[in-house]
Amino acid sequence: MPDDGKPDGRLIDPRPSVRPLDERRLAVLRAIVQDYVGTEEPVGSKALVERHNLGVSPATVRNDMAALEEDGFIHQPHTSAGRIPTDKGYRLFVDRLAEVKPMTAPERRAIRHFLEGAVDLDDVVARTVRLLAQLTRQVAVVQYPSLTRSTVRHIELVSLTPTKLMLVLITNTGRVEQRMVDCPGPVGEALLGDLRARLNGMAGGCRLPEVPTVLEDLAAGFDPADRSTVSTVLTVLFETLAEQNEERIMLAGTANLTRFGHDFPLTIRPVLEALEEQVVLLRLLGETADSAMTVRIGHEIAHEGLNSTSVVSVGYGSGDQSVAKLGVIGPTRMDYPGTMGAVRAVARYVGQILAES
Amino acid sequence: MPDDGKPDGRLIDPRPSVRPLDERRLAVLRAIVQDYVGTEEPVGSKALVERHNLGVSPATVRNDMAALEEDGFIHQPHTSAGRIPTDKGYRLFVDRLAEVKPMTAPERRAIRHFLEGAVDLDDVVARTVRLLAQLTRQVAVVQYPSLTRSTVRHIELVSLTPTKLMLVLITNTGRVEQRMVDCPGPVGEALLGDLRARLNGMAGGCRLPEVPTVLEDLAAGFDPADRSTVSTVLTVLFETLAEQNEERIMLAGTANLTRFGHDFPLTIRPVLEALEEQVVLLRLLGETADSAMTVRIGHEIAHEGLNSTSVVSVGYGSGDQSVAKLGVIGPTRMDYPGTMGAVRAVARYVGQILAES
DNA sequence: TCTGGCACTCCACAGGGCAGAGTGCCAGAA
DNA sequence: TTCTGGCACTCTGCCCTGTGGAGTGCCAGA
Repeated sequence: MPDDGKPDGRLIDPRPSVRPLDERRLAVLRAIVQDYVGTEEPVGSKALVERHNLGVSPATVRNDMAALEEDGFIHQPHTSAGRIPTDKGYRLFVDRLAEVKPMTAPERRAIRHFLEGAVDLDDVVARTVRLLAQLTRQVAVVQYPSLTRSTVRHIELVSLTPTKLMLVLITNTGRVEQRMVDCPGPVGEALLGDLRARLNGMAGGCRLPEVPTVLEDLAAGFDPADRSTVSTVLTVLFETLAEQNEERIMLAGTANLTRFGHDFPLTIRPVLEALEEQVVLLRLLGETADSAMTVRIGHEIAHEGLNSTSVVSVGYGSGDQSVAKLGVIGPTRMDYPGTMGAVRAVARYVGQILAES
Repeated sequence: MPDDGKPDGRLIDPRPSVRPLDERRLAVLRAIVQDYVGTEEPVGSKALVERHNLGVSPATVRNDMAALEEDGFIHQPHTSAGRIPTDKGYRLFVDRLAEVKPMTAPERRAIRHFLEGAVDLDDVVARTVRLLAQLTRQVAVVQYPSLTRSTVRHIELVSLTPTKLMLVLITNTGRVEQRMVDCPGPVGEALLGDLRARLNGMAGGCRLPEVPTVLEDLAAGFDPADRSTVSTVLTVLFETLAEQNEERIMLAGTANLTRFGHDFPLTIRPVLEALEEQVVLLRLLGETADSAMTVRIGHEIAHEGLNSTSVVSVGYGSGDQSVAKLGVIGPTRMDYPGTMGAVRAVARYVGQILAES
């Protein structure tokens, strides 16, 4: 199962950072993050004490702010402006100050209902990505269930012309891959049937990465005359298995990028460019921890164009193991608790749907 | 073959519009469009005579401009600003003043080379859409070859469990569709083989829309006990054919939207939203004429969010007939001749690639 | 029918002044 | 020792104003 977020928001024993970071100072940071995420404007000491009952005066808060700034958690665009959280500030917030916000019961029902309507794998992924984009009002990314962890449900061979076959691979996640096979000579129906039966007999139910090992010696069992055909087919099959590790990804919610910020012409462009690169997205999701929800903030993301964004991602799977990942990309100034809640919930329900089908 | 653009740029016999629209006035309009597309700024009379040798003075041009404005071809953001073409102005430009700009020989080679590297249909489409986005520096859209015009290459039935089949449909364009079939009772291998053979015998080579007609009476030829299974399979097959008319579309180059204009936060959002709706894109391409290149400008586009864009689209196909469409979406202020040239060229080459494979 | 000249309009931009929000620091209270 | 209220200061954002320039429309003359 995906993860369980952070245990608790309030904290008693802050790991020493630079200075002891007492509780109130952390409360101030939390308040700053919350306000800034809400208003998109630098937040000052006075506004802060008005909106949160911190029990102290603005002056005190100012002292805390100065300390937080010195430690690099917040930052001042210019003298006499309010404060803005830095990447490091968000990091602390996510790690120690925020609780994952669970979805409400009606929300859960809606999610489940929406996903249940899907008719096939494509539809599941398409619905998931749209749903996630809508829930978080950000850009959503969903990876197709990976072949690596799937198992063979069926392998089919179809002769198109005497020397041309089509190889179709069906996995337990409902994914179908097809490839043409040019055989060295004509292939009879008998051989085809025999080969089909043996392929399925030996590889059926196997995890895809194990298939080459399992079928290694298959050709040896055939009449010498047929061996070149058999090994041609095997070669193509193995290629398919290998190639398809480059996986597909689906994207939605790019229109939400327009809510990015005021200055966004410059911000949005590299993000859009990054989003068009499957490779970048795959790497992004690939860096997600297998078991837990991963949050990467601003410059923690390797890709340069995404330095002003954060990524919340998590694995999902049909059983107890994750077969693929999904996530959300938004401005560093995002509602982390809410986003994490939505991501976690969606991942769980997709997992369930996949397990049922 | 797609189309051949407009016969000639210069024109002799302008269809009467409101007033006779003499040649010089049209030259002025052409110049305005060209300059505005280049600079993105309203163009004035003085700059116009400096950059194009129109052979007359600014004052004269001003008179022509006044006339063009009265006829609705150009428009003035405010007094004492230069002129901007209106949708109607672009329309006239495209219809009568512009020639499609052919690609240069190296460009053609590059296109062909790039597309030839594709390994399967998905890859062809993916490469095409990226190429088109890059060539035009705009948003590119490519529709997958439609099932409607394709023919059946093979139909495969695979038994997964005693009562569960998988139906796989392979078309001549290389597309593969699969569906699960829940049968009313167990299905023997003999029946399966018989059914498979008859399906392929009767429907093989047929255009997809004709398949239901061709197979209408198939069930009657079977043992009464098997008829319900056969008709279940047929139902699913027909559903697949019908459903798959909702076609897939691929998109690229959204980052180019950032070059839209200065004010674009407001402009870009509805466009991004529209681009995420498959339905909208399908309708957009659907309105493309079958035989010729279609250009729709600004408010000529039904979808409201796209009222400040233009769409250049054309059909492409593996033979003499178009099986799908592709196009480009950009600001009304786009380089029409260049865009049209690129669209036409890419469509031709994809057609060729598809025909060869 | 075209041209040169002229008066006029309006935007874009820079500069100055002002209000407001926010800060840092300090001395005094708890 | 820690918090608080007060105070002087800084800086942005906004409004207002004035100016330069680009562009126009119109008219009289070639």
